[in-house]
Amino acid sequence: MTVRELKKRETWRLVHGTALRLMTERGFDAVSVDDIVAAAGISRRTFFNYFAGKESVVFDPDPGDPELWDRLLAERPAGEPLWISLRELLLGYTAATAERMILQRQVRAASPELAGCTREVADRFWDAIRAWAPADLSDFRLDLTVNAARTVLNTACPHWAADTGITGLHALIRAGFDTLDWTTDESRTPVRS
Amino acid sequence: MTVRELKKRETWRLVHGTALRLMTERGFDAVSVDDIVAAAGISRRTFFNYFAGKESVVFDPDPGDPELWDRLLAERPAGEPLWISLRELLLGYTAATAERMILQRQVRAASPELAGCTREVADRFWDAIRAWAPADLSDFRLDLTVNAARTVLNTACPHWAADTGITGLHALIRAGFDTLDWTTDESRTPVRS
DNA sequence: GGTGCAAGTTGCACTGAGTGCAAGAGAGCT
DNA sequence: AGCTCTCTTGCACTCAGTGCAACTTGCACC
Repeated sequence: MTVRELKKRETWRLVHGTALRLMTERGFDAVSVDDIVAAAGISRRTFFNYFAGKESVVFDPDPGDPELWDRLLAERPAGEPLWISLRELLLGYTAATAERMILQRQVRAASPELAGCTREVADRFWDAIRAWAPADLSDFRLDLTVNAARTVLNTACPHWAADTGITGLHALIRAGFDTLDWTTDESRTPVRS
Repeated sequence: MTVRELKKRETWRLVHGTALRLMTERGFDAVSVDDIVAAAGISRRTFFNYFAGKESVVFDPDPGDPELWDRLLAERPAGEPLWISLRELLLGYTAATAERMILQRQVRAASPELAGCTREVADRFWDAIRAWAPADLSDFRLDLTVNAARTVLNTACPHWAADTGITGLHALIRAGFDTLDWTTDESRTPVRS
């Protein structure tokens, strides 16, 4: 790890941390890029070297995340059903980045304007999974399965009570994976009265 | 229908149509709001009276859509499983707005910058469904089921081949609903080799 | 038919996001 | 040291989006 890379990570985390702290205090819209760079002590232009936009500072993965993904993906045993793998990957990732998840949760709580933004976890995580997943599925089936897992997380997050910690999120994720694993059992199929 | 409402619809459709036409030609980013208002013959400020932002001009529902939703929702028989209702609602909605779907498809094709934007169909359609759906489900189960249907559509759209027309999209939607209706049957559960 | 009100339109001025460019500071290599 | 490549920075610019105040027009009531 060269000095440059190290400094880059440091700066990334400094700016990221500063921005999310300000946003939990005032809300996303009420914090301008100028506010962030002033508080972080970097120039406006440098901010945009690190982040493609203001939203990216909230949702981009940590520079160390790709290694984490590789580790999590390597841990999955061969022959495991994809749906189960996806569940375990999500549980593993959210456990390893619990502080980040909670921080993002707080930013959302303080920023109703982010309501429509569904990127709960970095898009690139899903790209990595898609690249790793078995190729014997049709593209459509694969996309659908991965997107269903994504939906479980995206649905779980807004239902995640603040006082339950990361285990509260995990319970919702597990429940979501169980629910979407529909059986033909009538009792599990919601029916309109 | 008062004259004011009529004029408003006319203007909405004029601006909407103009914008989408320009965007299919040049792409989303290459069309500025000034371009749109100049071509449509309204003022810049009026554009923002009709649309909350540039993205809204692509994804907002037609002013006549709420009536359509009401009609589609009223057609669903009591006692029908929610999952089936959702499938039929999606098929009905996309059939009734086929030209719009195809137009949006073209805008996307010309605008790679919209790739991350998952609003294939108006958010308010989903809000209407959520409000209509049975209340005896837990919030989480209901959200999850509705979001799963949404995922089917959002996954189907990018896989939708341009030359197949709206029936091509319908085939994908049906396949998606069938796929997500997982059984415990091993043969339908993707397994990593 | 005129009069008053509410709704819609417009121009103007302003904030803030995001980009292209060119110059400067610093890391890394020989 | 000197050379090079990367990163940072300031500057100037475009464009999205908003608040406000003036103007126009549909509409209702007399």
